[in-house]
Parts: sequence; C-alpha cells; structure tokens
Amino acid sequence: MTRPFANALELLRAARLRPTRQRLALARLLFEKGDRHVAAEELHGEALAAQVPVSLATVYNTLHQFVGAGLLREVVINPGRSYFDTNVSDHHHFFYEDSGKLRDIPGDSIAVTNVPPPPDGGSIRRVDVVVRVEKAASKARS
Amino acid sequence: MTRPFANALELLRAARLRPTRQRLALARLLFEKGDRHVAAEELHGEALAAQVPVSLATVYNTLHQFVGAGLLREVVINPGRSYFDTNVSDHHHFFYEDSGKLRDIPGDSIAVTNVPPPPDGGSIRRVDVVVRVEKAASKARS
DNA sequence: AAAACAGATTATAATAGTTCTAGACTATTG
DNA sequence: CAATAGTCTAGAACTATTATAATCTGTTTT
Ligand SMILES: [Mn+2]
Ligand SMILES: [Mn+2]
Ligand SMILES: [Zn+2]
Ligand SMILES: [Zn+2]
Repeated sequence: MTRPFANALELLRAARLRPTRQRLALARLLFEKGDRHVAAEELHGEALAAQVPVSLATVYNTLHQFVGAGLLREVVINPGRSYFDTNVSDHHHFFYEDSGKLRDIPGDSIAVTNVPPPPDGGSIRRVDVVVRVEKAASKARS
Repeated sequence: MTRPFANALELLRAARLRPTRQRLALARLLFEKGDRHVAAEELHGEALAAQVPVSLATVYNTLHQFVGAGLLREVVINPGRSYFDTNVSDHHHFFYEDSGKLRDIPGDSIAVTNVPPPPDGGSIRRVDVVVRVEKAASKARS
C-alpha cells in the first residue's frame, strides 16, 4: 500500500519539475484519485471547478511533461482525442465503444504470444492490446 | 489467388454505391496495389497525381463509405491522423515509431489469450494488438 | 532580502485533420 | 429524354492541439 509518491511535491521533485501552483494542483487531481484515463479538456475542467485557474495550454504542457517523466502514459484510441493514463505499469485496456470509457486490464491477466520479430528491424518497445467492447451481448450468432 | 473483386466496378456494385468517376478511381488506387495503410490526404495526393481531380471532402466521404461497407478498416494509432487499412481480415499491426508506417501481422501468427470478460457487461467486438517498434535494437539490457 | 536569471504560465493566434453546408452536377430510372 | 435521388465540391466551420511572445514566478546568487 506504499504509493510511490506520498504527495505531489515529492513527485514533482523526483521529475525535476518546479513545483508551481498549477503543476501541484494538476498532480493532485491526477494522482490522488486512483487510476484514471483523462483527456486534457476534462482535467482542465476539473481544475477550474476546484478553483485552480490554470490555462488549457498549461494543462497540455504539464500532461506532456508528466508523460516525458514517466508519470503518465498517453493512450490513443479514437482520432482527435488523447487519453492520459495514470497507470504506467504494463497493462492493457477495454474500450467501451458506446461510452468512450477506458478500463484497465492488468498486464498479467492477458498473454500475447508468438509475436514475430519486426520484419524491418528495430526492437519491440511495447505491445498494446485494446479490447473493443460493444453494448449488446450478441452471443455466438452471426 | 482469387481476389474478392476483380475490378473496382464489381466492388462498388457489391457495396451498393454508384460507380462514379471518383469512387472508381479511389477504389482502384486503394485495392489494386495489395494491402495498404493510407491516410486520407495521402490518397488525395495520389488521386491528383493520377490526374483524377477529386476533392478532399469526397476522399473522406468515400473512405467512410468503404469502411461502412466493410471494404476498409480504420486504424487509429496516433492522435490526429487515421489510417485506412485495405486488409479487413483479422490481423494486427507493427507500428514503426520513427517512420510512422504500419505493417500487418497475420491474425493467426499472434495469440491473445486469457482475455477476461468485460467487467461492465457488453461483448467483445474486436481485439486490436499494436506492436510498437523503435529503431535501435537494444537487446535485453536495461 | 534584493537582484538576477531561468523557467513557467497565459492569452491569443495558428495549425492540422476532419466534418459540415448548400448549391451544382450526374448516374439511374421510367 | 425528364425526373429523381444520389453525389460532388468549394469553402466555411469545427475540434483538439500546439506555437508565440509577453508576463510572471520559483530559484539562485549576491
Ligand atoms: Mn501528445
Ligand atoms: Mn472517421
Ligand atoms: Zn490504463
Ligand atoms: Zn493492416
């Protein structure tokens, strides 16, 4: 139960980012609520609602800095909108097509086997699995 | 070696789309060159280069109609740009991070096992695997 | 504690990919 | 041939995101 960073300040220090009002507030919103998959505008809305006046540009800057520092992961599923994932461990996702929500699948509960080596050289950096879920439960029928 | 549609005309007929000059030309560009992963603006450029003056709006319309007819699949990897995949069989992708190119992995050469049932109900419509490939070959070293 | 500096924030403009609109065009049908 | 429904297109609009450049703030130096 020992979270890697007890508070936002430590987290920013470890990432070598100045602990500004905006970054502290965004870090708290992101990391003090368990795992989340949040879009930039969504987080901006939460910040404003929490009386933290921060510009959308800063939200984007901060999210990308956090990704660069390994605190967040960017997940792209649909064109035109990125999700930022506070879970940076090895894991995969359910994508609920009707609601647009993401949900984690622990990395060790899925196995991807027999991945061939990349034909054009290079090394595998990551394997992303997205399980697309549709609403109706059509059971084994064309 | 029997391709599903010998020519673009048949293909459009089967999809119940009027065989207009633009759609015929786009169908030929898409399907007469083997499997491809092409973005809308790219295809538009090819059409213009091939002396087929077609508007970008029509390229988008046509691509989406083809997706609706099951002739194409839309693949989203990066924010802000969709790829349209002429391979609609069950398969997965290598994504080369430096060049932005996609390459097919046959569906039967990868196995995704132990996928848990979706926690919030619904049924699995598809499982997409993206293998991200980076240039340098860093072999089993942190 | 001031001053100086580097780094951060912000309003605003710009960009990129995509979609919308509404009028002109065209394939199909009788 | 109409008549009709479907299609195409230029251009505007839209959305998410990024760039700009001036202002501000956290940190370091004096
Ligand atoms: Mn990004
Ligand atoms: Mn689309
Ligand atoms: Zn996740
Ligand atoms: Zn493919």
